[in-house]
Amino acid sequence: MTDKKTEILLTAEELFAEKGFDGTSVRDIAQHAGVNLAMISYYFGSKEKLLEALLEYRSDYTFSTLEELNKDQSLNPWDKIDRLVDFYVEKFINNNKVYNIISVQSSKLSSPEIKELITKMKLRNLDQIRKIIQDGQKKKFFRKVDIEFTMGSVMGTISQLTLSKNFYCSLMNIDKTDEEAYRKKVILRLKTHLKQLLRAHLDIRNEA
Amino acid sequence: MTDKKTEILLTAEELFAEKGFDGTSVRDIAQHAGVNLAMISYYFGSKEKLLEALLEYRSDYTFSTLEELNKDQSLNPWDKIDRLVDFYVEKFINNNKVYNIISVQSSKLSSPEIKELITKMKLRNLDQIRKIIQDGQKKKFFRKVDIEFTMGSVMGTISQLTLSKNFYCSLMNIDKTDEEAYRKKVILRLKTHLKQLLRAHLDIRNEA
DNA sequence: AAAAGTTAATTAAACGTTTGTTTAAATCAA
DNA sequence: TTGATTTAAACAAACGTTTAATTAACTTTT
Repeated sequence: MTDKKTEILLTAEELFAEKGFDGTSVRDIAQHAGVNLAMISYYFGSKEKLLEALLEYRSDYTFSTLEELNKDQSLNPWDKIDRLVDFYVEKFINNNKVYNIISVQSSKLSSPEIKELITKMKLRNLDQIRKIIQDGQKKKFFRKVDIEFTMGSVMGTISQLTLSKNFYCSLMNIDKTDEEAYRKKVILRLKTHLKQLLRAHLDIRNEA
Repeated sequence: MTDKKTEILLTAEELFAEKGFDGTSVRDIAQHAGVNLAMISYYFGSKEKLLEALLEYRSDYTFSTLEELNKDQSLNPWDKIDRLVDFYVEKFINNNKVYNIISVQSSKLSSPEIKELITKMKLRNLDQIRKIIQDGQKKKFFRKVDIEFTMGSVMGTISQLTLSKNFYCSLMNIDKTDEEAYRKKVILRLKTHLKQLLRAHLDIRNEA
């Protein structure tokens, strides 16, 4: 892909995640990416097509990571859960802000095509996660749980944290402008919490 | 409050929750509320002030509900957790769509005043929840957990469900347009999942 | 009680910006 | 010379907000 095209994509990702799809203008994107306004239409056709391209650009990596994790025979189910948490927390908080767009802003988008695209991506990824948990159940590590909603809890917890940055900064006495301090503190605490949560939730010894 | 003023507030709540703050125009609101466009500026001053008024209009009820739940001596800690789940699930899914705005869209808003207002509301509510959990810990029902992030998981799970309606409809084979079927199915399943999740997570017998 | 006066509510129209997108000319590379 | 980039300018449409005129609801005065 062209350098400029990629530059536009990454800038758009940044701005969409920060200010929302509607809250970001194509002029904003063009200016921050250092390209002419018309280049966006030239490359992508429209603002919505730009978002669509962004989603596709990011979707492949997640799926292949989950697929590999699923296939890995050297890890036991608990290890896989830990890896899963690490992966999603880091992706959400550090980079790939597109997750924010996918999990949060999709319902606000008008285009049915994009909604469909996101739904398909999610279903594809959930399939991999479902296999991981079902494998743990078969091996008698995990108890019977609502797999889909359990993943909803994981994703929900993380996006909650990324979305309510203001709130959690007040809570943890972190300077709102110190992005780095926030990340370090939140990532650690979030991983710890989620692993503790899932350990209790999934453990077969807690079977009702 | 005037009938029309309330009508505008409720319409705005509906539309903000559905299409986002930026995605909703004042003309939209005026039309759906059946009032003249200028009435919004006349009553509230601006679109942002309208949102501010909406938040204040909704914030009191939640707090007093939590406060009462906290004080209630007839319920044991587990009962209170169940009530908490019921309360939040129903509020999120059924009415009070403003929760969606608060928990999800606050980071996208430009106005620092509104961000501050939301943070204060959240802190105030969390205080009540913290007391409930700490009480359960003191009475040796609950183990030591990350209280703030545990609440993040509860809120996150619920908002995940309300936001990714498209996705979960595909998942549960529900007609996307059948709002009532979605609510019924989701509310029940969500309550069950969250209670199961919290029961394992909080139980002192699962202390590491 | 009727009329006059006063404030509040409501309206249609217009304001100046900003929006996403397109155009047609200019520049670049091969 | 040809085809792909890049540009500044312009487009119509939608945006939040304001204006000035009109109607409705009350108060006060006669």
